[in-house]
Amino acid sequence: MSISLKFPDGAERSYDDGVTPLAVAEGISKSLAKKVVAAKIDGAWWDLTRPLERGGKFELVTRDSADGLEVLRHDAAHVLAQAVQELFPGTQVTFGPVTEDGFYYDFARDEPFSTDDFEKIEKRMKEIVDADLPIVRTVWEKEKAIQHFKSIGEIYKAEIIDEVIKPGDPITVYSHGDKWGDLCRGPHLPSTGRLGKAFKLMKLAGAYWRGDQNNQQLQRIYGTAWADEKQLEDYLHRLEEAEKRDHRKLGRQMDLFHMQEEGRGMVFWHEKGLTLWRTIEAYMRRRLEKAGYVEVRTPQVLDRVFWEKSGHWDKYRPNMFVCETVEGETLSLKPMNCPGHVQIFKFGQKSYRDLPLRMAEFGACHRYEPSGSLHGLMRVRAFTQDDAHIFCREDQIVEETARFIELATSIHEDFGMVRDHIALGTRPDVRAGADEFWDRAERQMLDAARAAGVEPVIAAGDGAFYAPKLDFQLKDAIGRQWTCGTIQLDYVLPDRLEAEYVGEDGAKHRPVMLHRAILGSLERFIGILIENCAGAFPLWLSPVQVVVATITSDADGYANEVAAAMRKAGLRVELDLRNEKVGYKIREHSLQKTPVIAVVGKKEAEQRTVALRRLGGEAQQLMPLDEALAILTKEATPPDLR
RNA sequence: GCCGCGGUAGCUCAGUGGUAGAGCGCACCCUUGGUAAGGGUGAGGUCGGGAGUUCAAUCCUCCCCCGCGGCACCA
Repeated sequence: MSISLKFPDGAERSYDDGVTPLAVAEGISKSLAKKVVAAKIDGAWWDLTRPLERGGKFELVTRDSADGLEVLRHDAAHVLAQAVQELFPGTQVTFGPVTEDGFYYDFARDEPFSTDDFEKIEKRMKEIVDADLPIVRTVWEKEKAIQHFKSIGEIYKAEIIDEVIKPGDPITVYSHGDKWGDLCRGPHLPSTGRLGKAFKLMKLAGAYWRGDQNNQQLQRIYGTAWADEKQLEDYLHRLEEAEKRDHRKLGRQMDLFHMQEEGRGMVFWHEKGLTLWRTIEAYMRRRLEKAGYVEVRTPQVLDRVFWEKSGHWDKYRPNMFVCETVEGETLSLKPMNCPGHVQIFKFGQKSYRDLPLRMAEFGACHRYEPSGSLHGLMRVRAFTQDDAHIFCREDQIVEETARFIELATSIHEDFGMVRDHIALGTRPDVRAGADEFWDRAERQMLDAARAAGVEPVIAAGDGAFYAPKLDFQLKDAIGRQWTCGTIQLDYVLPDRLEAEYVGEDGAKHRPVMLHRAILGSLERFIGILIENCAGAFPLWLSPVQVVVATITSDADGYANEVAAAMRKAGLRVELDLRNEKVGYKIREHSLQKTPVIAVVGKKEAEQRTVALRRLGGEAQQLMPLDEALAILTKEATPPDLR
């Protein structure tokens, strides 16, 4: 018998039945056989040493491909598990998948691991690689497998097989020589030697068994693994680079803000940080006004009774900052702006002619977030949302949503953020409302996205419990994704708080509410902006736009004139008259990420010119002061005013 | 909230069972220098907080607080 394999380049060749992918690779070239880690037959994974059972579309997966890396990392996880079990007898294995940059493995062990153990574990892993143990795949029957894992004390594995694998489905176990084996779907390398040594253990963390807080806490060891040493080094270098853009670090270095322990999750905005904030806020106000929004402001603290009516007291209480007065009232800081906006909507009568009513607020909210979730500006307890609620009729939902998508897209672009995709969060398992409602609501969101020329990616089950939503996924300069901007449909709150408008028919109707934000929170968005540009803000956003630096004190008088002229032209300017060398001043302001340094010395003073030096460049642009003013003010104009 | 790691000068970090150091920054002095660090001098610390062991604790033990990395959470 022979089988026919169809290769990606279109070639088709026949082989003897039972040939292994490794043998096929060897038949093609020696170097290919060296690089190959697994195969795919009609898209399904196949181990290199497992005899092929049928022909079809055939692909050899090499270690430097994305698929190949996945195989390597999976093997790295197994080698890690073997090393750990050999070094720490009594440790149980649970689950060890591949991640974006590497892998992890969750272990159950009474004593804690320490990062000090990493060296020892890595050493043993390398010994296992050197031993080049053959990796053997065996197929088990469910009951037998459960018994086997129970008998060797691996209760977690037994539980997975028992609960996750359907009766009759084959169970595969991969063994490293006769020393070690693990339940696994595969595929795996033919032997441990093929893994190579471009791996490193990275960090240690707690994790819950099957991701559930009520379950036992396991110890997770994270690692990274690559096709070769060079790739590993590049990766470690990328991590260092990412660390340099950490907004917490830059925030301190650039004197933008700070946080301290008496106010966990709360931000002290310094002058420069607040300048950034105000620039963004002013820009947003202009954009919202042009887009037909009205701006309001609602109380910071409201009576418990109010939150009971809105439903928050019931559902959101653990996250609310609640306080009591000497007179015995119970109040709460607002965790959200929506109920407040409904009050403004309800004040007086609304007609269908008032709809859609787009009500915006830079709403300062407080939420008691779990201590372990706090993270710089990204996750805080006091934050300001660029919030708005659009009150409209049901037949206006699609148009309003489409308009919002266009507005948000344009704003994100103005901030230099690139969109990856828009996600449509559909009905979650636990939800309010009948299926017909969800069918309609999801349809409306989808239609709206398409009306705005966007095909959303479906995020099944990610909707709010009362309605579907669209989330904007942005991608920053180093490829990380952030959710900025969301629009959620809400039929529940208007009903609960009895919002009404008078329709064309003279009868009272319930409006629909669209909750929406474009930046999310100002705090978080500023954090993202900082990391996106590594602190080097575009001129219009930069807290300090120009530093006028003198060469010698001869130029002090002229430097003052230059700075004054720039300020008059609306630029944010600092003056550096210190008795230091220019080189020193250049270095210091460059490290502060000042976009433009205007150097003035005797020559400039005589000619009434300035020498501009841009951040990141070494060239000097010598030009008359008037010309510099014209160029810089033009460049510093916010994008919506250009 | 849970697990692991950490907390020493304004910042970044070294260090020791006998109460402490560097670089940068800061102050003062000298230097007026043409595009990424000119030189000198000096000030600055409850070694996160509390308790314990010890003749003696920044160091060892325990508790707490905070930070960092994950997990869980994030209508």
